[in-house]
Amino acid sequence: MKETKKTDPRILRTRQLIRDAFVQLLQERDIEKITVNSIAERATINRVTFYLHYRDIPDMLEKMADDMIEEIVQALNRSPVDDNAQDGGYWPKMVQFIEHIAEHAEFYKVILAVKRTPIFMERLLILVTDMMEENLEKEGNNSFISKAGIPTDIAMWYVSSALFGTIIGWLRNDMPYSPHYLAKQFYQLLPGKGDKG
Amino acid sequence: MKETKKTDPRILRTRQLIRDAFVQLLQERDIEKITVNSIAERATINRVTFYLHYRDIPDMLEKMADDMIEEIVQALNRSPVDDNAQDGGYWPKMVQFIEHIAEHAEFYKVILAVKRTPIFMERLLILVTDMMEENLEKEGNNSFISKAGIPTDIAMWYVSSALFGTIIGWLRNDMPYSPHYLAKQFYQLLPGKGDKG
DNA sequence: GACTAAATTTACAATGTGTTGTATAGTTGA
DNA sequence: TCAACTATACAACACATTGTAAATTTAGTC
Repeated sequence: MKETKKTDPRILRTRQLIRDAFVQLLQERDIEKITVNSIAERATINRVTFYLHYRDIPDMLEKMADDMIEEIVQALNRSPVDDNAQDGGYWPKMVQFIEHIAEHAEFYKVILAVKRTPIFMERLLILVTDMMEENLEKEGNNSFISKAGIPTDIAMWYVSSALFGTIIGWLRNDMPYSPHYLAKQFYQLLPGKGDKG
Repeated sequence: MKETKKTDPRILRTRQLIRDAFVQLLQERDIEKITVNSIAERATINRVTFYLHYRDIPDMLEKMADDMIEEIVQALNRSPVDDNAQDGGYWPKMVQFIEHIAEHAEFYKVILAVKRTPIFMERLLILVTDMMEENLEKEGNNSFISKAGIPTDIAMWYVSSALFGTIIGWLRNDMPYSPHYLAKQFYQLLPGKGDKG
């Protein structure tokens, strides 16, 4: 996945055309109705060209999901802010994450909110779970979850899906709050954060 | 949807066969790979018989989702327990809901956890949101969310997806906790429930 | 400017889809 | 009881999509 080296611009161009075409089509119809034919047509490439890049549509979705995760990881590693400074009731990595989503809102809205596309949902939930797990470990035995004796697995199912679902709801409603504000509200809703504020 | 009257038993039989076949197939392969052919074969009915009940596979999913919601609503209305008695940190309707899912675990596990089937996810999230909304309204201005000044929409995205995701995680791990216990833990994790216990 | 990789064009076999026409079993009412 | 109607089941066909295989043109790299 190290595409830092010079890739043939024709390949990048074609992949971008396919990706844009896919996002467009997914806004218009359900994913089962998206054919290789329609993608090629919309992307103004030959249908055979599609097969030069992807085995079939499921393969395309998988590779696009790989790219998506890769891009998020890069965005989170860019300008590594102090992740311990939980100023004002939220943490910087969270804001960065939500900001990245906001920057690619059209893409994320259609794959997560308008049409729940399983592969993307799956991959993103794993990433979000890792994020929340990392945060919980940092709190250690001082966390509310620890003190309340709630099984860690239950707590993880809870907080990661809460974050994921909050972002989806926010996207579905065309992001009526700033990433910063959303992160702050989310932080306050977290278990045990009630009295601390 | 009032199927209380006598429906031709052959229809019920055929629908049940189709439903079972679908669940089986979804355990084995991705939904895009499930054809009308394969369903008919597995259900030991003629392929055309399928079309007498459903227009195509998307239509089948939609109708199955309708049935699912209908069945949950019926289960929740059966033996109307006192919904105000929030004894021990959870509410009865929640337990009933989780118990219903446990009773049909094979079905729910495959459509929600093993394969995230959008139509079912969508419909169930709406139902779960209604449940949580009803509960929040009951708390009124005394709720933590009210007092903390968190926008209601954000709070709803948060709590409903938290419940939904918790149940999915629980199903995915083959229900390692009792419905009653899970409901209790979930209740404790809710915003502002930290100090009350 | 020559070499090479990418994209296009055309063609074709295979599969899944959904329709049409028809047969059989079950239900209803005179 | 019988005839008409309805519901269920079956066989065969037309159609679109898929996946792949050539040969050719286009564009980027060195």
